[in-house]
Amino acid sequence: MRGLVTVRTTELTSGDLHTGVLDQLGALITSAALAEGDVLKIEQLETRFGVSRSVVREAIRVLESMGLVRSRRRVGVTVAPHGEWNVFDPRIIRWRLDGAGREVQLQSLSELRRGVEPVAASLAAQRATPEQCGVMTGAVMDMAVHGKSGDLTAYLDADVRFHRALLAASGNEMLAALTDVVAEVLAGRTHHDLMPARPNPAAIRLHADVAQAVQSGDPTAAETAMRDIIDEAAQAMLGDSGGDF
Amino acid sequence: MRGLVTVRTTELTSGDLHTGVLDQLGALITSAALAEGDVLKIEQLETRFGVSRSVVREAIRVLESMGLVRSRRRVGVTVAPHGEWNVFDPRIIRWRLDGAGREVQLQSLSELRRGVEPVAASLAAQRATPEQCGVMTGAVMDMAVHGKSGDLTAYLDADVRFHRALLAASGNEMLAALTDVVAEVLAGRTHHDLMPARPNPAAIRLHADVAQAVQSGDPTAAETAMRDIIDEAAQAMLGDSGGDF
DNA sequence: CTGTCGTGATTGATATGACTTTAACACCAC
DNA sequence: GTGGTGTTAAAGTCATATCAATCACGACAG
Repeated sequence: MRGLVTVRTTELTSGDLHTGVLDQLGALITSAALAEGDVLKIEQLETRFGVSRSVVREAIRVLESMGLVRSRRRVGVTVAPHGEWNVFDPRIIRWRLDGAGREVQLQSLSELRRGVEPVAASLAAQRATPEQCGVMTGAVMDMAVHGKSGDLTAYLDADVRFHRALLAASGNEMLAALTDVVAEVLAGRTHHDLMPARPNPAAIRLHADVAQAVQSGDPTAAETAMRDIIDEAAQAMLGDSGGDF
Repeated sequence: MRGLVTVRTTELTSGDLHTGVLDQLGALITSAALAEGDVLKIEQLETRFGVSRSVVREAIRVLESMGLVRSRRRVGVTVAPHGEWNVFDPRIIRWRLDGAGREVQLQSLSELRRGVEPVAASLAAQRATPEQCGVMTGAVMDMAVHGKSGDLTAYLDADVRFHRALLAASGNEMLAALTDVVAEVLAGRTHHDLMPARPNPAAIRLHADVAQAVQSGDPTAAETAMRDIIDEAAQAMLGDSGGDF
């Protein structure tokens, strides 16, 4: 009978109810709308979201497993300090990218990427299959084509394909799991107009260098070329955004 | 009344019931005792663990949020393909380290670390506070002392303290979140007798170099020195384990 | 006045039964 | 065979009852 009284606010998810509650609470916490130490009562949440106890509890459990909240008897559900968050949880990353902390999150991810991708390149040079090499070189060719034509969307797509293949070829599942992170960084750069109107040919060449080094099984060359890619991108973003300097 | 009938097997956790179920199921899945595609029925799990639906459901929800299982109506809870696992989830890492896959997991973590720590060093050189520098240099001194005396346990402790401080000083929460990972790699090396009986003095010097570079605000030097640390460790493990070669 | 102990109130944790929704599967008509 | 349709297993949701922890507060001894 609860559903008749309380209008279910912001029916974001068509699927399971707990997902909706989870998403909303997660977004609130990660956006600091709920600050560390804030206390939630399960009963409040039931009425607030117009769902039953089971649903709220399941959402809370998941939030707890992400380290976002802690649940204690007689006290309630309290928002945990940032230091306890599982900041690698894809949902948390997503919430922060979608919320106010987008810039900060992208900064963190970029720094992480700078460490991860060179290692992935090095490992890929030792482990990549011919198929994976093919995907990479194909992606580089597409980058060249769309870079020349100035189609930034298609360029981004090829770029993501390249990095996805590289991370997969690293043969390390943890590195591979960061594919979405890297893709997000690349996309963020494009969508924030931090890309030059026409991609730097040098960047494309560097991608080709990586592909070449991976294919010929040269870990060191692959690693340094990949580091150059990231440094080049950083340079491009620091310089004028739009010119070809 | 269920509790009177079914003996609660392996009461591993003193705390919440769902944690116990979660741990057991998680360990089973990550150890491949439950393979991809295997199907679990909630009702089965109720009787198997001697707990109520609420408890099972909450555990399943968390497993689902980790990407270990997927729950679908009319079919049950199925073990998800490895590619969907949130391999950065601390619990998953823990389960794998404690289970049969320990070696593989440590290998993944080592490779990840090789990418992460140099970046962390670079960032720390730009952001570390004097206090953090103090902790690092103090840790290096302890490493020197215990290294000379051959007390590997105390050496490990100082080593972990050093790397913990460095990652924290990076000012990047994602890098900082990998502290436990790095600590685990370092500990694994010691506990698997992959350390020389007496730590290489060169390794200690490299740690000092990093601390020095961080303190003087030299990102490049910090990064390369950190890379040297990791390469040295790899060398030491490849070489004879015990001698001073 | 202070500290200890007991007791009640508050809130999460668990158990359970009833009902709803989804979708796999089988059956039937064509 | 192809396609529509009904059956039904299993998860999803709701509501309620009871258990258990623990915090607040007050009584009481010192």
